[in-house]
Formats: sequence, structure tokens, C-alpha cells
Amino acid sequence: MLSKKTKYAIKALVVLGKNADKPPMQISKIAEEERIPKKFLEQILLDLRNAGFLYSKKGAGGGYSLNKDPKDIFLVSIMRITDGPIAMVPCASLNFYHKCDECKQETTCGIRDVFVEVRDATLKILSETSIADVINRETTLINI
Amino acid sequence: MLSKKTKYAIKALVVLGKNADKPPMQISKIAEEERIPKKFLEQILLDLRNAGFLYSKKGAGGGYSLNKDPKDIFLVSIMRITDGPIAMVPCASLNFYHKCDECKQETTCGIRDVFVEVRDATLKILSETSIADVINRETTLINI
DNA sequence: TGCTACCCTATAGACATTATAAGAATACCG
DNA sequence: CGGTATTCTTATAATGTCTATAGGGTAGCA
Repeated sequence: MLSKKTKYAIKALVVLGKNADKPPMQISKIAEEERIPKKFLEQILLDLRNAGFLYSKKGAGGGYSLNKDPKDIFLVSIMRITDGPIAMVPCASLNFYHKCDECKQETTCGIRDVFVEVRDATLKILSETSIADVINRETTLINI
Repeated sequence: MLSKKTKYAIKALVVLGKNADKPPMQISKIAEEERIPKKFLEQILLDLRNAGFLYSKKGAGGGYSLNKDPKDIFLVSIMRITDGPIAMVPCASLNFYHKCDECKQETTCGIRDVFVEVRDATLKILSETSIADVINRETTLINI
């Protein structure tokens, strides 16, 4: 399951992506528009900023704005910051690998083999889909 | 993330699949071989039995055996029993759907749209892979 | 009858997720 | 320069789920 943290992160980035040409947007405005608890969002945006996705400005008229082109922010990167591993089992994770406690022989584990396949299928989609794509999907969906 | 419950369930079914032609296998033996806490495994096997995947026999010489052909037990079915939804967001789940609290318009949600795609890719693999396939993968991996 | 092994319910323990609190630090603006 | 707006930081409360254990009940077999 995707954590709420990640879902909120994506939603915030989408809003900021739509807002790209305007002045910085305040936490409270994003929180209100997307119905996200403000203080929780505050932490999330900070993580995204520390990861280099956002630019922040303090003081009056401050707020957050994207630090990258929405085309260059992929869902997989966001998820790895906020949720961690993409794979469903730790032993199949590329970036957050660790051995399963009870596994005897990882190299010949059929379960792992299947979930590596699942991971790759998931990864393909998530590493090809950017914030810009999500925004495009929304406008496409509206016109159906 | 896959729960340990599900991983244990798959491991148990794989062992029982390899053991298909022999007399029933006791919980304690499965637990020992696969390094699964016995009492926890007990619950899991009960779930699988109630779902019709296992046959159980009480008394001396009793134990568990498969109630279906390993070819007909697919990972997706096991996961739905032990973990629940396959999708990463509840609003993209087929069997465990429920609305996201903060979502305003589900039909035009780009996030949901992406994760429906991820779900389908995952589902394709998990609903085509059976316990027999997992066993086959293991023997194939050994010969590499 | 006694042993073996499954069956069932309850609950404890550990951990992660989600959210809130309170204030510090910084930037803008009159 | 002082006040206000806003982000930044750390701590911690609240909740929930996952994992595991406990303890006894029940059915079958010799």
C-alpha cells in the first residue's frame, strides 16, 4: 500500500506543477486545496525540498515552488523518498535491499524470482510517469 | 510490502506442493523446515484451509496437504486471503475498493489512473503464476 | 483411554504511520 | 528597525497494523 505521505507528496507536486508559472504557494493553501493536514504536509514538503525537488522561500510572500520541470519528476523518485522500497519483498529491492530473516537460499528462491518480475513491471511504469504525465492524464480524463 | 503472513503462506504451499504425493505434513515440520513461528503458521494454514486450498487431517498421523493441484493455486488468490488488496491505493482496488478520504473527484484523478495501470501489471503476473510455477522456478534457478 | 495434531479465541508486544504541538529561525515590508 | 508572515526543526502523542504467543478446546486414531 502506498502511504498517505506519498499520496500527499504526489498531490502537492501536481498542484505545484499546475501552478508552475505563478509565485510560490503557501503550505496552508496547498493543504486546504488538497485536504491534507497542514502540519503533516509541512514535513512532507520539507523532505521534498531536501531532496531537491522544491524551492522554498521564507517570510511574507514566501512558499513553495517546483525546483525542476514537472517532466523531470518521476513518481518512482518521490516514492523512494517518502515510502522507501518499491519492491514488495525486501530481498527484491534495488535501493533498499535486505535479506529475509527466514530465507535459506536467496539465489534459488522462487518467491523472490516472481517478485523481482513484479518489481520490474511496477518500476517500468513508475519510472516513466512524471508529474507532468499525471497532470496530462487528469486533463485527458476530464475530456472523456 | 508483502506481509510475512503472505510470504509464509506461499512458502508453506510450496513445501506442500513439493510434498504432494506423500502423507500429510505436520504444522511443526513445515514450521521447522521453513523457519516460521509455529503458532503463527497455525493461523495461516487455517485461513488457507478455510479458503479451500488445504485439506487437513486430525489425530495421530494427521497434518496438512494440498486440496488442489499446485497448477491451480495462483499467487493472487493467496495474497487476497492473507494480505487483502493487490492495488497500492484503495481506490484502485478491484476486490477491496474504497474511496480515498481526501479525494475530490475520483473519476479524473491522475494518481488513481497511474496506479490502476500498476495494479494491472502486477495482477497480470500474480494471476498467471501458480505454486507449481514457483516450484519450477526454483528448480530452474538451481540449474543456472 | 490416551496420545497426537488440528482448531479457535484472545491478547500482548513491537513497530510504523499519521498527525499535532510549540517554538525557533528567517525573510519581507512598511 | 520592528512586526508579521512563513518556513524550519524537534519532539511526541495517537492510532493502527502486523507479528507472535498463550492457553485451552476438539476431533481422530491406535
